Amino acid sequence: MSLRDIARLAGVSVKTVSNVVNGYAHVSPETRAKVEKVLAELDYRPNLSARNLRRGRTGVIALALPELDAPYFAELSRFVIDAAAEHRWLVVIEQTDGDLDRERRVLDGVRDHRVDGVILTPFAIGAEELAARTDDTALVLLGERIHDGPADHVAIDNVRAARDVTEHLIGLGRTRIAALGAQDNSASGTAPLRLAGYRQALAEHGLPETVAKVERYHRAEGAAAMAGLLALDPRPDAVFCFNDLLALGAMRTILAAGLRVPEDVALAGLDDIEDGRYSTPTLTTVAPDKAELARIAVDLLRQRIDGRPGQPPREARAGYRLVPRESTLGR
Amino acid sequence: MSLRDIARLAGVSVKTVSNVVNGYAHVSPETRAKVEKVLAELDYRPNLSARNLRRGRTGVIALALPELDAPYFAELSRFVIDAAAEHRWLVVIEQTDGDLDRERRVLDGVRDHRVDGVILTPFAIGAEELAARTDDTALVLLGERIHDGPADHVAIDNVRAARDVTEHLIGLGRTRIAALGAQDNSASGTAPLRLAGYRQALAEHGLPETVAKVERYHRAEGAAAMAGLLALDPRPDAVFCFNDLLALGAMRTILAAGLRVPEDVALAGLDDIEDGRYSTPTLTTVAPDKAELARIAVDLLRQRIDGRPGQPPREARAGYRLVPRESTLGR
DNA sequence: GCGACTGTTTACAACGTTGAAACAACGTTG
DNA sequence: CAACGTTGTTTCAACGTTGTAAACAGTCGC
Repeated sequence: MSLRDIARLAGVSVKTVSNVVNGYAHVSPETRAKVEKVLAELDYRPNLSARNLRRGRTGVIALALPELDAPYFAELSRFVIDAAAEHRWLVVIEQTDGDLDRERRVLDGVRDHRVDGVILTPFAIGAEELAARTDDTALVLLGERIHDGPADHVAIDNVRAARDVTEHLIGLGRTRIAALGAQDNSASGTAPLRLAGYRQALAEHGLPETVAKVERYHRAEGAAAMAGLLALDPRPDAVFCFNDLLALGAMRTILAAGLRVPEDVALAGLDDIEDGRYSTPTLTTVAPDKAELARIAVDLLRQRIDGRPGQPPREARAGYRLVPRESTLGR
Repeated sequence: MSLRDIARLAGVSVKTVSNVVNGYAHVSPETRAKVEKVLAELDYRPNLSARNLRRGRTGVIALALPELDAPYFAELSRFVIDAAAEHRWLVVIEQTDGDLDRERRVLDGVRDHRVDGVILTPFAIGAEELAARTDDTALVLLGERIHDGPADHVAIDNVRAARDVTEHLIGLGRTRIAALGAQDNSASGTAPLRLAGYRQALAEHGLPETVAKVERYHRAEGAAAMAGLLALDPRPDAVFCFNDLLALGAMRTILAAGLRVPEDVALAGLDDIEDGRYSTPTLTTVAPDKAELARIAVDLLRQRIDGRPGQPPREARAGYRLVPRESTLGR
């Protein structure tokens, strides 16, 4: 069931069948009908391996992220897959676990001609290394800012989002507002950006900072870091967690300590994962427009792949919304 | 940077280079060294499109599931990707949304020679249709039982797992135990199996049944269905939810109604998603061995792809554990 | 000194597709 | 009516790889 088989049965050349399959204009109606009949009868499907070899494209892109089972990434992946499907691309998912070697290997995948391009959420890999790449991999960075990027990049405005959340907490009348989620192990810049936004807001209102660090953005670390914050005297009356998972872990610690959210400690996160809509209390958060992030990322990648090499990198921004819920209800 | 280039520079034939690249035994040490030097210098990477065309394999498998952003599926995907990586397979993820047409299209993908095989978590597609497939797609069904399966299948023992949970609830002294999660729209059989296990346990102890139906296994539906159960008189004193998401939705409803978990209503789920470990209270559940499920699925698929066609379908079982947590603590 | 064997290397064809170019048949134009 | 353009179709080569078979050199046994 290759073009040859169809051609033989329809009594035309292989190339004519190819022309019909590809919708080439100059094929006579009779020939087209004849060929299409045979195509339908045999339920012909082009061999995409062969087509790819000939065209130099695979029709597959890679989406590389630290961990698929973090809800934020799972939700984002869904949108990326949907956006890619509109360009008839398949998406292979690669998990890096935030590991430098695995991030490097993903970038190498392109050279194997297995994928046409990569959407990467970097964690460990640094700007210098990305800038030093010699190959002309089509690459889009998603969600984590690497400043003065060596590649196309799309994210929300993390500084402003963090400032908005912090101001929301200040607006509740809280004065001892902690930040939970600073990092010093990541080469990528999300945590510093969110920290900067938090600091801006506090500085504007003359309030003191309290910063808790974590290694990874998981519930367990949020829970542990929160225990540390509760041990402070005086303890914080509000906490801005740098993502929702941290916030949900923190919430667990607060409630288990017999304190109330938001009465004793108001709590806000960032990501708008579904869990936060069903926790008790529900979680105030910042909702990045994930569909837009995905659409822009795929679109930048498409332009990279189709366009001429050597174009300068582009920065794009997706929108976000502050979503107040029960965890920061006013008294 | 194709084999030809290497061959020219090393002064040998293309096939000899190919032999070196593929580790063919009968190559003289000197030739091998010479070729490998050039390979390293040019950082040669085989063109996998060409190799695939020649070998008739793509090295890519598809994992098709209803929704990637349901935590259970996200967690499972991670294990499938890891297991596939051990066979040097890439995994493309396809989302079916439980939609019949999309499930069909996934099965078609194999015929495009884009993937070597498919791991499918079916929702809408029925046993008859799968049995009626004409192509010899390598296919493994994961997690949802289609009885007398027309394809390889791996899952946990859903009936026993459901019975274990129900007996755990009975063991707490509860007598009005409801099931939440029956379905009548799904062609696949998980819900009926879990319902059967629930009924077995109740029947053995002579307790009455209460069954709440849902369409999809989401928090929102769990929350809504739980509201219905709370309106009953007398209301249930324990609920077995057919998955953790339903249970978390239900928990939200119970707590919002001013009732306590587990004192007023004990609650158990199934899946062991991470959220349940951090909810307040933490959620009792059944933990399927997801790594084992994934490993078996990938292994069955590998045997399908490598083996002769026409082998009879195989059934495999993965293990599970009951994980009691706060939501079913004894009084 | 001859055939058989082993080890090493090569030429060739093929996987299925498509771009470039060639070609035939036809109508239009000067 | 010759030159030209258009339409429809075909031939050819190539994408980069690998299986098959064959060529070649050297060694062994008799």
